Amino acid sequence: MFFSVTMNMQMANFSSRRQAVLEVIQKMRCHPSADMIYEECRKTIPNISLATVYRNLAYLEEQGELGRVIGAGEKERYDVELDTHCHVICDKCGRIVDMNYPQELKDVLDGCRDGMGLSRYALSFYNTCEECRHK
Amino acid sequence: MFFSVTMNMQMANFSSRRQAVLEVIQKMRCHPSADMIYEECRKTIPNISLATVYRNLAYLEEQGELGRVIGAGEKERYDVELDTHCHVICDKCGRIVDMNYPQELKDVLDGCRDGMGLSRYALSFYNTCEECRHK
DNA sequence: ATAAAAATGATAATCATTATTATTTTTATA
DNA sequence: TATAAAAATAATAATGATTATCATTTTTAT
Repeated sequence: MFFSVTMNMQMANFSSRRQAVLEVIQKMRCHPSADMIYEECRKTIPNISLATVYRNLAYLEEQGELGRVIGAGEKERYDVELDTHCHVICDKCGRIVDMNYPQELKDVLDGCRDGMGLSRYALSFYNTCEECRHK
Repeated sequence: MFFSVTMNMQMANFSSRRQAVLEVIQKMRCHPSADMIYEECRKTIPNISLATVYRNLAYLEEQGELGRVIGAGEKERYDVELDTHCHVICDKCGRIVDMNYPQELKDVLDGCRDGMGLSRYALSFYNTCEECRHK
């Protein structure tokens, strides 16, 4: 509740470009890369620049509004609320699937984070996805 | 014991370049990047090519002999035995510090991995390191 | 010994990301 | 409301890590 108010106050100060970048990430369920975000933004803001997308991604990450999905290979992939879920990543094609933390795992992870005074964590499991296995 | 025999059998078949790359990673305690590995290899093999380093890093990763430290920012950083420890990464400068899994955490993680038939996992905690905080 | 396969060195190409710069937009203040 | 300073933007050039290419050398299998 408090968090949501904070978000809205801050978002009110966002420029239209910055808000567009953030909204795209929030709406897309595929952990988009910068160029995917760029293409999505262009649907509503046709002349937005790719540099603007990168600049705002950096800014939003700095502000803690978004994070990167780590270890997916090639390009950087962006996501919101990284603390609430982890990922299963295909070690062949880089496909990313969300996975909810089993409660026991989340409790232990949160305990380690807080016990050592660390700010956050990111966990990825790996396997070879069904599609890549049949090739 | 069994593992060590397997390793040695395989290593006997490695070319001198490939072996050099692997040994450098095993000996360095700093999670080296490709160019650090390249510079280290040049001390014993002065005319080794950077392309050879990259080629062998890719090969060794494919063979499961080494892995990458994920989410450290800029360059790829390499490491061996990723399953046995996790990392604390500075979110400002990318410094990587090894961290042993608390036994309870390792048990839960292994349980999730095996229970879901996944091959491995990688966990990173983040904070701002002492040096970056005092700036 | 020798032909096929694999590895290498040198270097060019790629391509995601960052830097630059001139211009436009926003903000703060008189 | 003007207006000067600050911030954001579009366009594009530059950067730099990684990958691809290719001619040559080394290894492997027969």
